[in-house]
Amino acid sequence: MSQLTRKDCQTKILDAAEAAFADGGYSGASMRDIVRVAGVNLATVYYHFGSKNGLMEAVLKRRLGPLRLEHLEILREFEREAKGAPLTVEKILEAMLLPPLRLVKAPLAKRQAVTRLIGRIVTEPDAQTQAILRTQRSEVRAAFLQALRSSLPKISAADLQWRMEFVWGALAFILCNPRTIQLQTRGACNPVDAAKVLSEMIGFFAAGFRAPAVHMRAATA
Amino acid sequence: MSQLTRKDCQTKILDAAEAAFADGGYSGASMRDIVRVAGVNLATVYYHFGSKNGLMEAVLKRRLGPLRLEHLEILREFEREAKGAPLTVEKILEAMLLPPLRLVKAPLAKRQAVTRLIGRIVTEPDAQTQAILRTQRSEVRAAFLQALRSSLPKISAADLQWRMEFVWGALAFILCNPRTIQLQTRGACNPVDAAKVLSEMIGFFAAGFRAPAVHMRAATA
DNA sequence: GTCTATAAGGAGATAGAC
DNA sequence: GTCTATCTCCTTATAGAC
Repeated sequence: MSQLTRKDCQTKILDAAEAAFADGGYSGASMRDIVRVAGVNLATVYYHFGSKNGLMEAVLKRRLGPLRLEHLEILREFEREAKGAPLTVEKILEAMLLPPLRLVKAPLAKRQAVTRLIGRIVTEPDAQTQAILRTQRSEVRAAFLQALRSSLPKISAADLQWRMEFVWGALAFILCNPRTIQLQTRGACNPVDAAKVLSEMIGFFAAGFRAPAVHMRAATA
Repeated sequence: MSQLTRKDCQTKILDAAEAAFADGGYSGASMRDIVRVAGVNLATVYYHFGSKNGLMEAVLKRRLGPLRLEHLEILREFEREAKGAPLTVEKILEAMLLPPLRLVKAPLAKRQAVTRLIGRIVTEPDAQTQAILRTQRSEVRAAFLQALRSSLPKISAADLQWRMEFVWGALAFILCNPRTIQLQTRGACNPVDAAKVLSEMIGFFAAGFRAPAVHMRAATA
């Protein structure tokens, strides 16, 4: 490994770890599998990341950090274009969906790992993983909630939050096991076709968001 | 354990295994943790279930079997009530959501395990787990797809399948980490309130299903 | 059918040479 | 910074007494 720079070495480890965590979850991935794929020595990982937990944290932050920035950036950009007018639900949905769906276009080898990792970690009940996820995502959630409130002032904040959860949930599900969805629908749905997923989701969920709220009480939360 | 019947003993093991698999996934659960919670000897599990894989299979089938029957039964019942007329999308959604949401009402201790297990296994990419899931669920998917086609003849089968995936995905997400959702929404959304989840989801997704399809081509799949 | 004891190997992590 | 070797513990699974 002496011909690799420090950063290259870390990248190789993170790539291998990402794939391993996506495949087997935290417990299912072993450090020895990871170093074999990365082509580095076991002790190197501990030198760079301290522990398996530290490695998991680095893997998550490498993806969630940029994703968070992209989400905030695309929302700001759409709001600039709208010149002070509230965004349409379609635009808000596009801003929610585009950054994660862009990951689907990553080079073939890494594509599945990235998207499946995201789909998988939302279901990991491990306290530390959930804490990372919460801190990395809460700002994004708040920004989108605010955009939705401006766009749909008649719907209560609680209802909007429910509906936003449904969108994140459906998205995670689609990203997580694309192959299973393809098999179960006998090829009718191909989650790797990002443009198709985008248009299907926007059409479907925009109508949902516009549905009258279940009860119109003003929300406090 | 000699004072327990064979079935009671298996039930205790399955309950403990269900909770362990829900918490840590397949790899994260250890046989030793499971027998400690179940209060049985390690060898007993191997006697009854053969292997860790066999135990996982038994855990899944104990829940997915009845769930499958309930889904098919409630759909048939609604169709009987409709006397040959196509079901409304609201009724179809109710039939999709009620059986899983009924699990939320299970005794407190088991509640979280059951629902989180279901949320979790859909993201386990392990081939065997996915195979069990597919065979257990394909019949249910087909039945609901047919009901949707009758109800919404103008929407292509491919679009209906996409939309059905969105519903299953959102449901799995809600069931999987209720606590995280409660924290992230600062208490605005409480996934344990099954009646609330039901009305929110029906209102939201019924409008989505009725949205005009992205393109109206006749579907072959 | 249920137990004890143990096999056989994999796990995370580290010490210390270079 | 990178390697080898190893420590210690835990894993699934089974053999065999009772």
